[in-house]
Amino acid sequence: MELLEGLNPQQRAAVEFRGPALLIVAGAGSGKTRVLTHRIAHLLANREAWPSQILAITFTNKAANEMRERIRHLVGDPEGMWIRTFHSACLQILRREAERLGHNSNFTVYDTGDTRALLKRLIRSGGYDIDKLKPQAVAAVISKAKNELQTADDFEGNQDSKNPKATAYAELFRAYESEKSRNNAFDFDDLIAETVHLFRAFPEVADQYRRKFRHILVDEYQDTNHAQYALIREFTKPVTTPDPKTGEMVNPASLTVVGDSDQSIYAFRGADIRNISEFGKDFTGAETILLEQNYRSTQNILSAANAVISKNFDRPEKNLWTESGSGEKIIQFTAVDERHEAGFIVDQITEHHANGVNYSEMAILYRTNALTPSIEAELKSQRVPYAVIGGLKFYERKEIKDALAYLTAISNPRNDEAIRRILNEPGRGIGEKTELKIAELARKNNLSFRDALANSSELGLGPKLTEAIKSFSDLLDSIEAQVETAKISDILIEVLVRSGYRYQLEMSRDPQDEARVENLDALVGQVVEYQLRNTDAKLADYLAEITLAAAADEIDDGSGQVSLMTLHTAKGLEYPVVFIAGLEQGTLPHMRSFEEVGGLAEERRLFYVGITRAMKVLYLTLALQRTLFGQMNSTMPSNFLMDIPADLMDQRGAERQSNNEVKRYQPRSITDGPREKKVWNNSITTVRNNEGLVLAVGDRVKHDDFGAGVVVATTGEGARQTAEIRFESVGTKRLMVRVAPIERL
DNA sequence: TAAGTACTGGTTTTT
DNA sequence: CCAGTACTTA
Repeated sequence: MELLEGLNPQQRAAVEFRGPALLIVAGAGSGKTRVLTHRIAHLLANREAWPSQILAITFTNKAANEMRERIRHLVGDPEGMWIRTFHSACLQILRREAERLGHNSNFTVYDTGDTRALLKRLIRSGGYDIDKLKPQAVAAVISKAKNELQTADDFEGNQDSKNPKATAYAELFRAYESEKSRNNAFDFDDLIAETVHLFRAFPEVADQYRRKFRHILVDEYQDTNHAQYALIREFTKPVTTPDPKTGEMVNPASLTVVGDSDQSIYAFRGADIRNISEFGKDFTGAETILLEQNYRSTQNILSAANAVISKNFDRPEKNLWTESGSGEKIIQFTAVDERHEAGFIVDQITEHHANGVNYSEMAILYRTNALTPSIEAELKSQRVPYAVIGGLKFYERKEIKDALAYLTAISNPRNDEAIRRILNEPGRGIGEKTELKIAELARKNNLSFRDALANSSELGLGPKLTEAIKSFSDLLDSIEAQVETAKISDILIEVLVRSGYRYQLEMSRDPQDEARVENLDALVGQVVEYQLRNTDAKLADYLAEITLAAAADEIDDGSGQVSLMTLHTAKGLEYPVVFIAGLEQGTLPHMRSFEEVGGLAEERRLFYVGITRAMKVLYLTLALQRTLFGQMNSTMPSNFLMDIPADLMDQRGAERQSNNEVKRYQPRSITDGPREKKVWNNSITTVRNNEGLVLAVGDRVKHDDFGAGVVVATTGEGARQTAEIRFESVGTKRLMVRVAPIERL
């Protein structure tokens, strides 16, 4: 059978496996997409499943589109098959079932900005000190709780009621939930968590989907969080009731997951590596198949990747190998500063291009978006076509958010947040005071802000103001009336023209506003295009799609541009020529990771992901001085570089003088400028503060670098306690309990 | 209410 | 460095 041709024995086994649960441990570049697509095609070709009985979950829309394309190529268009991200699959389910959760199907999906804005308002109105309770921090706490499937009630129950901060979080969580509900909105985390809650509260709804989806396939399983795990569990549980038509009880769906714990890089988003490591225990009858042959990279690149990742303890042994030759050496370039680094990168790109490498076959990767500007500037000045993927998004610009807020307000009139955003945009003379009066009217009469607007004549405001509010309200009314019939693009154009938003920008003398008008026109263009692709999409569908768009979705392989992106965004992609920039202590590994438990291990995985994106040529660059946030800093080369055997590398660039260690270690005091600025020097490693941790003989601990160990002796007390710990990997070490990067197991 | 100025603090990764 | 904000003034 031709679907099995050209596959190696492990890949073939993964395609042919039939059973309740299968874990495919797929090393980087081992052909997992190939296996997934062939497995699906195999099921379809053998008539074991209809397309509509398959649910395939991918990490990005781009990956979903690619998968669909490849299946189409193998067995024709799989119409009716769900190939989606977790979020978009849940979105579709919730749209259909929204009524059961007190929403209607036009609900809005809040992005992180919306969440933060709402929390900010709640923190203020709740009488909290905004300097002490930061919206971002509160959002992080709430998000974490939701990823653990906690409701506001559960969360409150888990807090110490005497701790004022904890009770503040609980109160804000509750207020946020109720406000969001009134606004007919869900946030990112809700999409998953609410679907799980829905399935648990309404087994008959869950059963519908359990009957429908006979085969569930999940890609990038190592990056699933608890809520996503619970969702998969719900899908694969036995049905609770017989089929209403046939009276049959169908078997649970079969589950296939693909992942690689070495590529788990989303712990900060709640990803739980145990989901993959415990898979065999979680799903009875589960089989595991390892894919270790790599088809992407040269041996040199793989050896470097293996060397780096092998420094992580606690990982299942796995070794990637390839039949392709050793290839070119990895080029390490040490630059004097970031301009020098950027200059080198762009020179090399130009050279490769002259040798026939297409620009779109090259990518520049980095840990943080802050590294973009220097590289971007150099690419611009050398006229190399490039695209920055992710980062400051088009949709985050003010004029775009305003335009989208108009659409949101029209699509979902219950969304107070959107309406308040555009209330005085363009300026209508309706300021903060008036806004508060209207909000108060809404609160008193239990109305939405939108309805309060319509009743605002009761407020006894001046004639000018009353008229301004009425005309705004009428504008929304009249456009809303067309929402069911008109095209999305026409609604957008009408909004921009009739609100006077576009006119205001056209008339402005601020040169920035010219660019804003262009951006709005670009938005209109995008909407027209969207409408062509999705002829019967509603306004709410469009709005949700753009909020759920991933950075990687922006990549256009045929664009002939060099791609710039973070290491996170690069996951799942491959390029013949890859540059990883900023290989310095504090940047990669990032300084924040020094304080987090397991932080270094995750940084190492991130570096591993970066290395394994490269097919033929890999560059690792660093700058001995880097200006970040207006501060020039001396840097140290990343410790990760030392993990790569020297014979794999070709070292180039600025010579390191034997005495410059001294120079680099010196912290510089900055006294010029209006105030003293904090100087951070990358060479100072932050220590962990294990306040309250007391170890006893026999305790098992885990050290960030040494791995698992057991306490064999302790001396001293409190902050001064030291412990002798016998590690499996490095023998016995004596450590200060308070500051060592350890945690008790 | 709007616009202009002075100051503050933050600086990871993202669906 | 930059964005967001608090405060001042027309």
